[in-house]
Formats: sequence, structure tokens, C-alpha cells
Amino acid sequence: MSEEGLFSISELATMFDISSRTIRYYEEVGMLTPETRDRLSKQRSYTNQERRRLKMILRGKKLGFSLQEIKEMIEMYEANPEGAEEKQAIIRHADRKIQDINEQILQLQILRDEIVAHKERYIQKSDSNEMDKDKNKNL
Amino acid sequence: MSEEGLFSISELATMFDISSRTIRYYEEVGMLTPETRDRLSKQRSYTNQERRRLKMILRGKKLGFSLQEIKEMIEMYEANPEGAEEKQAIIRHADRKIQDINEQILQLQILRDEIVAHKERYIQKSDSNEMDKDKNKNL
DNA sequence: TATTAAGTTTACGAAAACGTCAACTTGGAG
DNA sequence: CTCCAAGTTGACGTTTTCGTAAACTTAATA
Repeated sequence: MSEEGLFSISELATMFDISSRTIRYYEEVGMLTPETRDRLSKQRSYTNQERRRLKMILRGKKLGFSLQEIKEMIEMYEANPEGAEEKQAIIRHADRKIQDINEQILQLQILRDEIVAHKERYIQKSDSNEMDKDKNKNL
Repeated sequence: MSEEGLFSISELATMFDISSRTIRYYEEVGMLTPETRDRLSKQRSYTNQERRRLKMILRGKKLGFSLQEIKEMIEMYEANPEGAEEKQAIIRHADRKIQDINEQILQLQILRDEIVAHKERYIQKSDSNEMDKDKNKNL
């Protein structure tokens, strides 16, 4: 066990069920920088900070965002701006993201409701016996 | 103007702000079949049915689904099964999709709330004057 | 009718997001 | 010390989702 809170690349890989190659790729495109490279072994090791970053990346992917979008969101998250203008810019960026996500949630709700409706109509058309045994399961 | 409800490929393209190539590609992979090909001009024309299909495809894309996933959903939508088993299979498929979407909505809500929280903390840290002029804008 | 605009097929190209293979170094078990 | 698993850096391959160009046909407009 490493000294509490340091992970090897394969530890992270199995932990999140991805490949080491994927992790190196995220580094390659500048989304995951393991500052702690053993300078003689050249081996990467990751702190909890980077583990959380990876988690964010994978969640973003599951939600359908591109790596570029995720990168921007993370940068927004970890920004440490100077002037008030930069701060305002970041806040505006956050607002845009929030609006985007709200819109996305709305669209997903519409899609879900359509599928639910379709399913209901489908059950109606179905052999009218043995239904109503699993209704109101969704939402 | 075509006879009410028939669109050319470029009409659809400009209508949805995509390229004709994209539409042909969707046909190429079997997601959008303009049955109405003029057999001497070979030109594609699309009915409202296909316009709606294209709309579904594009909405799915905006939500981060792959074309393959969208294809499956559309097939589920337009399926016309025979036996009761097939019907049950489709209903189960719908249920899985609904669960997936619910999960996705949940994750998006969590992400949004995180961003909102981050923004709030950010505003606190910010120059403490001239704030509270646009709070409670989201949700 | 003579251009010109739009449509068609075929083919090659490209970016994103990795997979895979090679050739090499390193670190730990025996 | 030896040996194998694990890690490293390239480099090339692959799939998805179209873009772009060529070569040609059809439609529309002056």
C-alpha cells in the first residue's frame, strides 16, 4: 500500500474499470497531470486530487460530454483568477453551463416521457390481460 | 413548393442546419430511408415521417447518444412485433431506456447543483460588494 | 436553349478517443 | 542475481461521424 492517497496507474485503471492507455491519453491531452512522477523510475503516481479529476472526467463522458467540454468545465472548476473581470467571466461561463444542463435535463425528460407514453400505448395494444402488474414503475 | 409535406434533401438540411452529406450518411447507415426516390431523377424526397425521424436523431445527438443507440431507440419506437414475447422484450427494453434516462437526469442534476454551489462559493469569495444582484437565477 | 444551381455516387480525408503492438526499463519476489 | 509483472514511450491501427473533392446527371432560371 502506497503512503495513503497515492495510486499507481493500474490502480486507478482497475478502480474505474478503464485502461491505462486511457489514463495516459487523458494526460496526453492535458486533462490529468500526475505531477508526481518518480524522476528515476519515471512512473506515474496519482493523488486523491487527480483521482477526483478522473472521476469527473468519466462522469462527464457518461453524460455525453466531449473531452474538450469536460476539460473546459474542469478548468472552470479549478480556475483561480486575478481581476474582477476574470471572475465575472467565469461566473458567466458557469451560468451558461447551468443553462445548458437545464436544457439537457428538459430534453431528457421529454424523451423519457415520450418513451413512457409509447410504452403505455404499447401495453394498451398488447393482450389486454395480464397487464397492470408493473405500472407506475417509472418516475 | 412540393405537394405539401414533401421535402428535398437541402430543404431538410437548411431546416435543421445540417449538411446534405449528413442526411445521406444517416441513410447510408440505415437510419433514414426516403422510400420516395424518384426513379428517373434519383432524387431523394422526404415525408413528414422522415422529417420527424431526423428530428429524433438530432435530438438524440444533442443529448450525447451515439447514432447506434439512437438507431436502437428508433427501432424500438417503430417496431411492430408479432408474438407476446417480442412485445414483452420491447417493453423491457423501454424500461431499461427509461431507467438509463432517469439515471442520466439525476447525474445531470447533481452536476448542475455542484456547478451552482461552486458559483455561489465563488461569488462569496468575490469582491463582496455588488453581488446579490443576480442570485437565484438558476432552478 | 444555355447556364447555373442542386443532386447523385464514389472515394479519400479527418478529428476524437482510444486499442494494440513493439522495444525497452524498472521494481519486487524468490 | 534472475525473472516476470508492471510501467514507459512511440507508432500505427480502428471506429465513429461526417467533410470534401471529383465526375456526372438533373432541375431551375434567365
